Amino acid sequence: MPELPEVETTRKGITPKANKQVIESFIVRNSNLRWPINLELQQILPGLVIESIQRRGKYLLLKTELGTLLIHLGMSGNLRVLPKETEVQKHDHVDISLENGYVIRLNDPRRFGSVLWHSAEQGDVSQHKLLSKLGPEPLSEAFNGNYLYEKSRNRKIAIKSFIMNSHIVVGAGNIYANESLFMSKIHPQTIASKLTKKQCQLLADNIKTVLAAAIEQGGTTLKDFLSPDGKPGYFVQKLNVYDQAGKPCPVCKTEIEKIILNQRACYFCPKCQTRKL
DNA sequence: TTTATAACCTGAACGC
DNA sequence: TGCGTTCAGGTTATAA
Repeated sequence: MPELPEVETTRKGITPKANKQVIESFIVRNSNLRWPINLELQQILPGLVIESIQRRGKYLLLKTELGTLLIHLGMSGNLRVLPKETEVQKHDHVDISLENGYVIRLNDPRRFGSVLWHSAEQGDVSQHKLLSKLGPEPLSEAFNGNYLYEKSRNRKIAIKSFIMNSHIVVGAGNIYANESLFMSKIHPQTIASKLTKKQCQLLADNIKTVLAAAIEQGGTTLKDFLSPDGKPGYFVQKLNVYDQAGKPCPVCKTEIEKIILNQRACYFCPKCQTRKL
């Protein structure tokens, strides 16, 4: 479910009711996520103030005086702010209950998500093992055509796999990787090092464009994504190739093809996106 | 060091 | 109706 725009939508959604609020309790119903949840948090968190709610890549960072809670939504996670008395549903694994009467509730059927703790004693959260090696934010100035060009030299993997690698750039999940390559007229199987500087420039610009547009519209609705206020995202109407196999390309009417590339579905127009090996 | 593959897990959709 | 198969938005650990 969540790619970067969905995580950003979640961050914006929970901020009004959760930021600067005091944590009353931390309830774990199922600690068995991607990594086990540290149950000591049930003693550590109560009484602490959520000082800020930030995002790094697809991680949500809830900062407190004693440390930062890192929350990743994985493939199927959903974080919502609900009145405390709201009935618990299946797969509601974690509650961060607040003194203001609301609860931040994590629901994650597949449990690929994670809730991790980085204590203040361990230094800045950016030094956390899972954050320290992340590439730049796609919407920052640090991510641009020159960066992409330099990074891709001598890399022999498919460009789609390359841009989906969070150590290169964060936030280009499967939907947006497919869409940005289509917009750039680059075949997803093109060897990364074969891209010209101009193509890298175009691709970087389009990754920014597609992510910014998706954030603007509240994320993509696929199956079950809802923002924390329960509204769906509306970006799905703008998808050109993702999940469009067999349908005509919006530009040239050629049938959109689907292949599997590194275990992930990959959609492209064989005419607009010419292959370069 | 780089790239490919397996793994984590549930549920929906589909074919028989 | 029910059973088996396939696939899904992500990311890491491990193997090659």
